[in-house]
Amino acid sequence: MAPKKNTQLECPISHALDVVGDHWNMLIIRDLMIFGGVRRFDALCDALEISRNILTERLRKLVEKGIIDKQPIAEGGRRMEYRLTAKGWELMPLMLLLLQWCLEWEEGCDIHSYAFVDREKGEPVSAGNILAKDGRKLGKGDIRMVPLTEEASEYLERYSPKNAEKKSEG
Amino acid sequence: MAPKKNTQLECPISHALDVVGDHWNMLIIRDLMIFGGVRRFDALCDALEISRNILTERLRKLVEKGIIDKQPIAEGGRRMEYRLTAKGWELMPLMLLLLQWCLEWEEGCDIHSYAFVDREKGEPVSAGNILAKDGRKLGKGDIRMVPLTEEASEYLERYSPKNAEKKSEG
DNA sequence: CAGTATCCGGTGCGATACTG
DNA sequence: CAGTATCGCACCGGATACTG
Repeated sequence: MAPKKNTQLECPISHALDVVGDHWNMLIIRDLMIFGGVRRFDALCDALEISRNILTERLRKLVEKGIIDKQPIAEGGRRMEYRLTAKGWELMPLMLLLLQWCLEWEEGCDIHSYAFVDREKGEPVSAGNILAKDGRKLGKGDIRMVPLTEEASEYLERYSPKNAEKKSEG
Repeated sequence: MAPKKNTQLECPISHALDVVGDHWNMLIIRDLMIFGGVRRFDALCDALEISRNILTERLRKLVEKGIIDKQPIAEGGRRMEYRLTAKGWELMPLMLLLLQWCLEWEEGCDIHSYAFVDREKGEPVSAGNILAKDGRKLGKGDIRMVPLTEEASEYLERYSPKNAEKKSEG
């Protein structure tokens, strides 16, 4: 059975996971993005070694979500191709981030099959930078999370370990 | 059946998806990260509405991968808690990115249950910035992908639409 | 509280065959 | 080439009961 997908707390991250939290979705987007070329049904089928029915379903949903577009290659032709939309392209920092994180932290994952470079200088780019409004680069410690709704506050309150510890210590 | 998980092309992104490409993993990490508090088994169970056996398995794998740590709360106690490791914390930019992407692009997802702000000034932070070596902020057009291995070049070659189009036009 | 054990239903996925 | 249709099974995930 599919996971429930709605947590107690309704939050954007859990929504984003409808796309990102799926292996095949991400691989399709990867090939549409980083190899910029794998845009045909059979090519994707071949490259990803994914079953045709599964690919069909994934593509349909991605189109539905506005992440990719499906169009005939030639005007009025029946040969189709898939391309990322603007919304889809906005996932590029995410891909870079995954790449970077994996290379940095996953042992035995020093797979340098490709890289992203600054077009102008040919030097590698860096993703995952968190910036303040004024452009300052921020570290983990410079960031604070704030609950904005009643619901979120309650969530924090209810599951905070402080409460549990107080109770057990009291 | 689980997806095959190894594509024709061995690449770090597909490795990262072992963690990121799973709904439950990400929600667990989310609660460990953004609410900083949901660190107990039963609390996670409750907050995420996840089955106990599923949670057990996910936690075990995340520990195995070095993303979270499991320790007794008190020295020698039997009450356990889970915390992100340094490697796990490095996924914070990813979470911010998901949040930001969803708010910006997913219609009907204007759920502002919480936010991340610059601790110093209280202003919202921005994720997804791609920087050049010298600190210049780069746009999509400023970035180029380069294949580094024979395998990647072949992949590009084989599935490039140019080839297909040449053939069909020739 | 922190799991483990068991059971069972639904479905994701791969494989294959077929269509225009 | 770009799918659709079908089939079968492994396995995921939810529910529940049990343990120390």
